Amino acid sequence: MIDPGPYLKKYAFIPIVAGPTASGKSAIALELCRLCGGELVSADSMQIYKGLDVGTAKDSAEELAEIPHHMTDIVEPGESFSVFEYVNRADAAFTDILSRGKLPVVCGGTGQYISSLLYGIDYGNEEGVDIGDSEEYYQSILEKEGRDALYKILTEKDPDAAELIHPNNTRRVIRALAVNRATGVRFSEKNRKSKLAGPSFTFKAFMPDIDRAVLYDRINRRVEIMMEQGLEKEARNLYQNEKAKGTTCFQAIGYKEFGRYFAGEEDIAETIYKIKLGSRHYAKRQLTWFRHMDDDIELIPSGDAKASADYILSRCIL
RNA sequence: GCCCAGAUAGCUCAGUCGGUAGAGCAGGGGACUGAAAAUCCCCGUGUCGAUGGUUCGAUUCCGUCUCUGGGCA
Repeated sequence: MIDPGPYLKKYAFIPIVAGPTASGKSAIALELCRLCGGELVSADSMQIYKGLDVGTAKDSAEELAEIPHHMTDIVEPGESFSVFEYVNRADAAFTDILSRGKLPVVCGGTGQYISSLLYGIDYGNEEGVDIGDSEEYYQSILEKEGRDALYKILTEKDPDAAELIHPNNTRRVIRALAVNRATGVRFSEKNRKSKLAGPSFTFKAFMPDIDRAVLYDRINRRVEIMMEQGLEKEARNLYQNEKAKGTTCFQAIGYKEFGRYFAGEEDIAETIYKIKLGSRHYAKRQLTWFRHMDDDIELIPSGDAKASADYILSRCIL
C-alpha cells in the first residue's frame, strides 16, 4: 500500500466511475472533479490514443483544458499498449495526483482496466520480458497446424489454464502459451499469484443504473452525433496513417467499420448501422463484465450528473 | 379489371412428399489476468395472413377473401 498522502485527511477512497458506453460516466466524473478540485484518470483502452477523439467519445477540448486528464492521449495510433502498462502508468498518476493533495477520479468503461485497479492484479513483469515473439511463434503454429493442435499443446503445458479457456478462443490460448514460453511460469500459476499483493490504493466503484432500451437509444443517437462531429474525417485520417495500419487502434468501434466504405464496397448507411450495432454489442459485454463484479460496484441512479457526483463524494469521505 | 409470385420468429427467408417448424441477423445470458471497443461460449413456441372445404389430422392439398410485389391492360 502506497502512502496516500494528504488526501487521506479527507477522502478514504478514490472514486471509480464505471459503466457501459454512453451511460453518462464522463459527465459524472467531470462533476466530481469540479466538486473537489480532482483530476481525472481515464480507464478506457481507446481514449489513450491521440487523434481518436469523436469516435471514442473523448471529453471535449474545453473539458480537457478545464480538468487535468491522465491516461488520455498518451500514445500514438500504431504504438502498442497493454493492461500491464495501463496499471503501471495509472499507479504513477495516482501517486502524482495524491502527492499534490488532489483527489484522483477514475472514469472508464474498460472492464479489464477497472478490475486490474480495483483488485490490484499484478501482471508481473519485473524482468521486462516481452511476450510478443512467443505470441508470433504460436500464431504460426495455429496457422500451420490448426486450433486443435494449438489447444492440445496447452492441455499438455498448462492443463489448469486449458480447463478455463475454450479451444475456439485461440487468442487466449495463444496468450496463455506465450506467457508460459516467455516467462517460464505457467499461465494458471501466474494468475493464481497475481492478486496476492492487493490493490495499491483503496477504491470505491460506482456505475449508473440505466435501462437497457434507454441505453441503446442513447448509443444510436450518439453515433449520429459523432457523424455530425466529423467521425468520417477522423477515421479517414487514421486509415491514411501508414504506421497505424492493422494495429490495436483499428479495433476501435467507429473506425474499423469504415474499411469497406472507404474501399467503395458499401454505402455510408450500412457503415453507420454497423457502428451502432457494434456499440450496442459492446455495451452488452460491458454490462456482463460489471454485473459480474456487482459486489464491488455500487449502482447509482442515472440522469443527474451533479446529484450523482455529490453522492459519490459523500461515499468516499472518511 | 386480368395474369403471375409471395404471405412462416422482431427482420430476411428455408421447410413440412399432410402428423403443429428451423437457419442467418436482431435480441438475451455468460466468460474474460500482458491486444480487451479485442476474443470466445450458450440460448429459437411462432394464431406458419383470414376463412370455408377434403382428411382421423391442414401451416402444408383445394376454394374464397385480404394484403404485398411484379407483369398485362
